[in-house]
Amino acid sequence: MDKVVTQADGRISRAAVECAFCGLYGICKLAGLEQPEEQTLLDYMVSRREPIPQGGCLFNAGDPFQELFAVKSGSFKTYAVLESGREQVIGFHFPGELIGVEAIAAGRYPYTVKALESASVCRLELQRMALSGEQQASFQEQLIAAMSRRAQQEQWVPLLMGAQTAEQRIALFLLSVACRFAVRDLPSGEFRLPMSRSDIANYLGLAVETISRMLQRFQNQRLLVVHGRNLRLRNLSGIRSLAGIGPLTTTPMPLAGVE
Amino acid sequence: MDKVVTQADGRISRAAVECAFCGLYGICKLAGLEQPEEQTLLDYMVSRREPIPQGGCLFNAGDPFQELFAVKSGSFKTYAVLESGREQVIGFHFPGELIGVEAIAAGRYPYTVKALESASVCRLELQRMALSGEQQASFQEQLIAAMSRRAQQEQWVPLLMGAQTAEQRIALFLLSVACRFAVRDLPSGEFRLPMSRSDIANYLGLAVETISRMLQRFQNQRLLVVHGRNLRLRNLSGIRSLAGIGPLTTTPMPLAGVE
DNA sequence: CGGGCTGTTGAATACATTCAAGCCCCGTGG
DNA sequence: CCACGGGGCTTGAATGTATTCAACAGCCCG
Repeated sequence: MDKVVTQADGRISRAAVECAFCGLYGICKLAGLEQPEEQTLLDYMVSRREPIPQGGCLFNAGDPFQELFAVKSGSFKTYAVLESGREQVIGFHFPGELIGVEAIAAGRYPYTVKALESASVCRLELQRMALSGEQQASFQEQLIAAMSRRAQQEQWVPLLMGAQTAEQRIALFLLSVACRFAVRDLPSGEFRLPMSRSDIANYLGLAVETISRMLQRFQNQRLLVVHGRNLRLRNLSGIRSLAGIGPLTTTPMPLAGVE
Repeated sequence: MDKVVTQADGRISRAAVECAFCGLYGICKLAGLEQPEEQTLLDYMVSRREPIPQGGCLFNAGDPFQELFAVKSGSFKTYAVLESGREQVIGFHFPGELIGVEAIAAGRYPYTVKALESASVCRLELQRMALSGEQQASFQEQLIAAMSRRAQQEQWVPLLMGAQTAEQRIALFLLSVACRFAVRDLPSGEFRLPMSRSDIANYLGLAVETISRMLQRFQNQRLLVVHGRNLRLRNLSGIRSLAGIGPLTTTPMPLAGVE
């Protein structure tokens, strides 16, 4: 079941989501499959963009909203540069996940999005929605569903915030990542954390050193195996216990079946 | 400009949002105003529910999704009961804000919502959307916009999580509340925190005592005035500086004009 | 009046951060 | 080819901060 591509040197390849598990799938399907001969809709609304190199920006804070993105492969971080000059990581984005929904109403992207590794995205130009005529309704319905799923996913965040110890917080973070991979049918037992320790620290409000120490501790407790940014979760229910959410399920997202 | 209703004993009355600043307004307007003589749509889709007493539940975790809510007056907290038995506060909901969007796609509410004070809500039965025929498109458009605004608002949360000290975190929390009030045209310089200290502590991942101590410290620094749950912000840019986001704007939500 | 709940305050402990040093990997340039 | 240097990551010891434990004040409600 695990689709991990472990290479000779033990490194894990960049993940890419299957279209069937992408946040935009319902929309792609509408545009492409429902009208087999008429590919125009797909071409208008959903298109692939040229790959983005590591460190490349999808857009910057303040840019006018033009399109919604879904990560096809690779990963991103979103961050804001605060007036104080501090850079605050807002979140990470993995294959299949939507980027930019916050900008639909506001008309501007409120943060900057940077590729953590070479990555590719599908994009959806909402402006062209009007062109789709009668399909508009089902199109919008799909978008609403996608945004709702995204909101559901975001529930990990307050859970993370509620953690009282660094141990809890990091355990929860790992679980949230694994869960997000699992939902998209990506390998969730063994994967690569594409972001630096300092990105994680910034995101979680901890010191970089604490991340190192805790991962080390987890490894000593046989809960997981760390090789740089590569991670293998060995004892999921153990990690869950540390995270303070008890061995299984009843959590925001279906943690059941992660392994 | 401040609509604070300060009563004889110094207590601040329960806030209620004007319809024009409600998250469901676009939808209400569509349903009620665009077809002046036909109120049926409004009746079908948007309706007021009987007031909910303090401590009353809007719905429980696991309940099947039936409707979307918007807070009309009062306030709510959402929380999950983890397998470990611990109760984790997920968030708070103030007048004008939407409740339940996470459940649209999943079909079940993933958390429990409890009234922090006697409160009232407007509800929207999404199932009846199909009845609206040609208005469906603009209806969905409004819903998409509402969900986008909500996503934008949620950006406070990662900011809160990124805070490294209790001082920062609490300052950010106060700002986020003030900002959410301001957006709905509710008094944001002087208001009542409807939740207990322990709810705040749980939400922020801090100890109850820390909340007390910090509020006290802020008061000593003349940044604000605390009277139990009533709060008056005296030096907004001071609080912002403590929060680590610099004196003004460029933050997730238009902090400009909070005062 | 007593009990429970919420909130505050004080002292000891535990925890995460900070500061400092060193390692590893990798790309650069001698 | 190897030396150098930088970034990312780890590890150790000292500091500082938040938690914990405990006690108490205020308030609502029975």
